[in-house]
Amino acid sequence: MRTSTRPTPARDALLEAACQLFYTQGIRGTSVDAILERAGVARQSLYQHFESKDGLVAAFLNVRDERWCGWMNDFVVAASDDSLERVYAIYDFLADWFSQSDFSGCAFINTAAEYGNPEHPFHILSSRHKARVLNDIETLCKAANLPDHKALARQLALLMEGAIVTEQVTPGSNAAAEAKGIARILIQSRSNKAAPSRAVPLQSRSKK
Amino acid sequence: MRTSTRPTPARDALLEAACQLFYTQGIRGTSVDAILERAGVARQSLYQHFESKDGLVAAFLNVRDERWCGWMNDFVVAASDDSLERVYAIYDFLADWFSQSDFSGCAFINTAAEYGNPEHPFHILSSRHKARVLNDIETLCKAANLPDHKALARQLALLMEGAIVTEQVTPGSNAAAEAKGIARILIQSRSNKAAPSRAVPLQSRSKK
DNA sequence: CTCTAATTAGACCAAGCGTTCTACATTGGA
DNA sequence: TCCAATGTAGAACGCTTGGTCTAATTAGAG
Repeated sequence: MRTSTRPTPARDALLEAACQLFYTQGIRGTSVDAILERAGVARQSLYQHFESKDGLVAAFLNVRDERWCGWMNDFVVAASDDSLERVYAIYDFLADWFSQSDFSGCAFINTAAEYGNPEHPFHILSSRHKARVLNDIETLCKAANLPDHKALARQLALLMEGAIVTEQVTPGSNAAAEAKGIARILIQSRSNKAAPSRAVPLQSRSKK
Repeated sequence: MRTSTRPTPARDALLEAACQLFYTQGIRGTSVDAILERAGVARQSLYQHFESKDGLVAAFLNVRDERWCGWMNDFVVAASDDSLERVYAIYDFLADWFSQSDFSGCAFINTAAEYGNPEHPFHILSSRHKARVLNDIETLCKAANLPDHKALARQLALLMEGAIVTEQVTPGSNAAAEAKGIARILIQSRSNKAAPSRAVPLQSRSKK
C-alpha cells in the first residue's frame, strides 16, 4: 500500500493535530499516540497518508511555514495603507501573536533547537523558513523606500528573533513593543543618514 | 542508599558528559546510556549522585548558568579597561562563542523550547538565567554611565537573543556583528538624547 | 588489617516508542 | 452490484527508554 498525499478528512485531522502538538509540545515531546488521540483517527490512517512520524513532521513544518508567513503578510497589509507603517506593523503582529494563549515561541527556532545539526532536514527547513521571512521583510522595506533596504531587513529580522525568544523564555516581558521601539530608532537613524546635508532634515521623507 | 551531592571523579565525569550532550543534542535527544558511555562510568554511579535523569538535567542547567555568565564577564573584563568598550565587547564575546565548533545556540533558549510550559522547572531555570544575564548587562551599562541603563540593558539583551538564534538557525550569518552595529546606534542615539543642547555634540563622551 | 564508601559490570524490568499487521466496516462511483 | 478506496479497532513486534537490583572490586582512613 502506497502513502497517499491527497487531502482527506483523516489526513486533515492528523495534520491539524500535528500542528498543534508539535508546536506546543515539541517534536520529540509529541508521541504518535498523542497525535492519533487528538486527531481522533486510527493508527493506520497516519501511515496511509505519511511515510512515518518524520514525514508528518516535514508536512507540519511546510504548512506552518506557509500559514505563518500568510498570517504576517495579511496582518501588515490590513494594518495600514502606508508602506512605512506596514514595516512597523511587523511588531504589532508579533504582539498579537504573543498574546495568543498557545504561543510557544517560533516553531522553527524550536525545531532548530531540537535538531541542532544544521545538516538535519528539519533544521534546513527551519533556516529556509527564516530566509523566506527575511525576504518578506525586505519586500516591505523596499516598498517603503527605505534606504539600504536589505541591510535594514536583516536588522529588523534580528529584532524579531530577539523579541520572539525573549517573550518565550520570559512571558510577559513586552518584547514586541521593545523591538518596535528599537526598529523606530533604526529606521529614523537610517533616514537621517540618507539625507545629503549635514544638518538634520526638518521635513520627513514620507508623505503622511 | 542516598544520593550523594559531594563531588567525586565519577560525578564530575557525569556532569561534564551531561553538559556536552545536553547542550549539543538537546535534553530529550540525549539518553542516559549516551551520557554513561561518554562519561565512561557505570550506570549505578549516575543514580548514586543524582536522583534521576531530571536531577542531572537540573545540575547541568545550574553549572551551565554559572559557567556561561562567568565566560561572558571574564571576556568583557579582559576586552578593555574602558567601561563603554566593555558594553560593546558583549557582542565580541558572542562572535567568539558563535565561532566555537560545538556552538548550538543558547542552552537555556533550547531548554525553554523543549519544555514550553513556563511552569516547568527547567523552563523556570531558563528564565532565571536570562534574568541574571540581563542583570549583568545592566551592571555594565551602569558602569559606563549610560543614561537609562535599565531600559538600555533590556534592548541590548534583546539584541543578544536575536543574534544567538539567528546564528543558530542560520550559521554563518554574522549575527554578532549585526547586533553590535545595532547596539552602537542605540547607544549613540541615547547619548544624543541625553545631551542638553539641540545640536549634536562634536566631541565623544569617552576618553579614548 | 579492616571497615566503609565509591565504583564497576551487567542482568533485569516495566513502560513507552514508532511501526506493521490483520480483520472488519463504510461509502461512493462504474 | 461490485469494486476499490478509505476508514476503524486493536493486537503485536522489536527496540529504546529511564530506572532498579545484585554482586564483585577498588581504594583510602583509622
